[in-house]
Amino acid sequence: MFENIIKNVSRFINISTGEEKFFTDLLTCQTVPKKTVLLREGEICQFEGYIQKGCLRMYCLDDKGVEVTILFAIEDWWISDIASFQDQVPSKLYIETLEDSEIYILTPATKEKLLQEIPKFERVFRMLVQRNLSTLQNRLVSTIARTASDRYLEFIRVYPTIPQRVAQYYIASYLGVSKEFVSTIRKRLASKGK
Amino acid sequence: MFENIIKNVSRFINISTGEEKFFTDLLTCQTVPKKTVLLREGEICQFEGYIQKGCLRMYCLDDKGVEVTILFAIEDWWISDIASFQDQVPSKLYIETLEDSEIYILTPATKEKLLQEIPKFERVFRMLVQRNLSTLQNRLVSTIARTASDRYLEFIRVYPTIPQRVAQYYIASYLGVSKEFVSTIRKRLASKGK
DNA sequence: CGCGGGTTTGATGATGCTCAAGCCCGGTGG
DNA sequence: CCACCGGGCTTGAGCATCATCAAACCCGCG
Repeated sequence: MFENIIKNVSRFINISTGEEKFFTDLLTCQTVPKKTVLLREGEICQFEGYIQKGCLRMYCLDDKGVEVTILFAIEDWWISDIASFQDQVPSKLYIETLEDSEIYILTPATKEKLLQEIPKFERVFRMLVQRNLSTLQNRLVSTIARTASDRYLEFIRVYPTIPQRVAQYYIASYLGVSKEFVSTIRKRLASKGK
Repeated sequence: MFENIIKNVSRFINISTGEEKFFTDLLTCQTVPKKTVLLREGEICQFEGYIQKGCLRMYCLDDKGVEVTILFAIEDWWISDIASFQDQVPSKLYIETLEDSEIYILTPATKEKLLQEIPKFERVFRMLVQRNLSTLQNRLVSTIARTASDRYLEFIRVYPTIPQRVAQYYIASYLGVSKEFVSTIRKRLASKGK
């Protein structure tokens, strides 16, 4: 049941069998149907979730109310609005499932307990945030410096399974282009040899 | 001498006078002239620095070798390539001074000592990374969803002192537009009232 | 006085948006 | 079994934004 998440945190720290149990006992498993909104703007994020199964996305609304997708998250990823979760302040983000999903949840209380009991988990969460930061830095540079077409190719290269799982207009809102333009990009790529 | 940095970390944790001393004893002060490169691509980042005085920027090169500014950092900011610093892997980034600067430096060794001796500093660094992450998220959304003109206005609103301190083409490379276009943006804003 | 880094200006063209229409396809009800 | 419906994808015309290139300009400084 918990092999995946154990393997996930074991990339950063070594944990004993006893610690494993303490950790997994703190988790609550949540089964969430497709198209469920887990967090919306103005709410305070009460979870930090590990995705055992499924697909979610995090997004926000721009000035004109248009959705901008911050990230897609699939199996073996963590998802949360960490700023809202940490400081218990209202979020500016939305998190929703795109498929039926199973998520292991830490709440502020259980995360606190975990860090009290096994302080080396600090390292896990710091690494997760840092990894996030690096990814986001790369994406910013990509967004600034490359054409939409290049970003599309990069996306399907780095996340080859996601285009098969989510609607194309979500990818558009991730790449920062209109859904129509993703369509023309695909057409051009298809004609130009593949 | 160390009032500023003490005040900075005190936003996140309370520290005793003894802890203050332990902390500041670990810092080495570095005086760096303008236009000095502190980190370049391929090197391993050996510092996490608090800026006591001066102005720096972090940037990387895109596919075509064009500079993309990731951030400007002035008094009371921290700067490092945290991914390279943490994992001791080669950096993809550059960090350079734009003015004569004074920086308080933690090395991997002294940071390690600090966290061993006063574990609550874990919190400080986690908060710094998280704050970075939120800022970067906002900027990504801005870059995707707003026009260059809006981003320029946002920039001078959020960082009013920076345009006075750095050349305009650095700001262009931060906003993700050509230096010429920043010029036309300014002209338009100047004519349209304001 | 001339030099050099930084900024401005203008012409031309690519990139990507908006709007409007049509298409494809799976699901649902008659 | 078929007709219809609706969500998602495609297509195309016209337009805004922004890049590129080349030239001129500004100003502090040796």
